[in-house]
Amino acid sequence: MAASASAHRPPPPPPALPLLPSLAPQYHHHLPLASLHPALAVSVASIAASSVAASASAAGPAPLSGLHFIFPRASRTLLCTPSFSGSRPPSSSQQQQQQQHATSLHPVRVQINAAINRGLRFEAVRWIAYRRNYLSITINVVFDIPLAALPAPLCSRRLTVDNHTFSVVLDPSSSSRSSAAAAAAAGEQKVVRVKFFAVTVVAEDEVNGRPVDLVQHTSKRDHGPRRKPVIARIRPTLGDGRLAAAPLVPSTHHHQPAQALDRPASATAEPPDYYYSPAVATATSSSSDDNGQPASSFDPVASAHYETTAEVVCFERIQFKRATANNGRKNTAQQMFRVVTILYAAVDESDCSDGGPDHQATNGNSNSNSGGIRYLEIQRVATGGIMVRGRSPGHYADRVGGGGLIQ
DNA sequence: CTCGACACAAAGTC
DNA sequence: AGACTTTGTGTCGA
Repeated sequence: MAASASAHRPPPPPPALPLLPSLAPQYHHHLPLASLHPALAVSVASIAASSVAASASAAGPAPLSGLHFIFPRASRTLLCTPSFSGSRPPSSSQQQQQQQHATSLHPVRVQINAAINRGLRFEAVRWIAYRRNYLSITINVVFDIPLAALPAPLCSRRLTVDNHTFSVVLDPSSSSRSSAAAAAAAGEQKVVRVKFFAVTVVAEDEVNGRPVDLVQHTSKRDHGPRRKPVIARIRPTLGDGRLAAAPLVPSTHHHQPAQALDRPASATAEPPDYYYSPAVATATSSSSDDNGQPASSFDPVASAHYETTAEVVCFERIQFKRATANNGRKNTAQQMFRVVTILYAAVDESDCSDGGPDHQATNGNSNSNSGGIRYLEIQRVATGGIMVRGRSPGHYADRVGGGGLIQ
């Protein structure tokens, strides 16, 4: 216990590591949520009401296209220690106070907002992608901090995630989410401090969950390298305390297993004791240069360490590596893929040496725990099924609707 | 039938 | 206006 009580000093920014610019996710700094793509500004509740197009919502006009991620699944309980007022990270004396208060860990509600803003069309009853066309996936993450973890009296000063020290519960003995939360509440589990958060995108077969490769192109497309999407560092925003009010009901035209709709155990508490704060972007980027010189090598893990930390990450030029099976065939089962966005908490490898084999990043980056960092999955959200066509739109034009692509 | 590669063209950007 | 870039997609061979 109290492993997270150690003084939390944000690590100094490591030296910049050049990335292949077009493979690096794009980061959006200092963007209020209202200025984002409408798809991002739609709450989970309204998304669940209509995943096809968020109709009249407070977020503004419905996007012309855009597939939202509406099936959240929590993997681990995220906790935070009480924060101390101020807009800066805690001083050493404050860290001592935090140590004293470290026994009071509070569950944090997590919401991943993600949408595919390009590369899909909705045809008849399902989303359709073309293997060779680009997808653009935009992500941000919102945390709700319990009031009990906030400074008292609550001042009007804007708080950010930097005001808090986050920890994650290690659960080496069981993969059960609910039991993990219960054990954490009982103080029986090891709690590890989070160094930073990161997201990635993966894809899988909708039915059996088997991984489906995604690739990310550079602007040179066929003439540049193709890589798996990286694990991209992200800085969550503070939410408005209303996450629990969003009923995560399945949309009417999806047949999702109820298990995929599991909610974080910490989100079952009564909602009113969560802090309200406008989710205003306060990214602490050290660079906004997305067009640097190409690097001679590419290390997705290192990129998670060295990339700037922004509150909105956009994965551009993503493609499915293969198409779904049996597209358009009669009397055969139509295979469907889904895209999954995963939020990781990055922790010191040494802190979780007994953490078990499941504490690996699962986007296929085999060295996800190298460099002393291990990525623990906190939560993931998935789209509904997507049919991925492998041939040109013209090939399908006279079968099930017209070809072409809505953007 | 899928997939990678090459090629062409439309649309966007400078 | 023209050159260049980006992206969609037609086609072909493995």
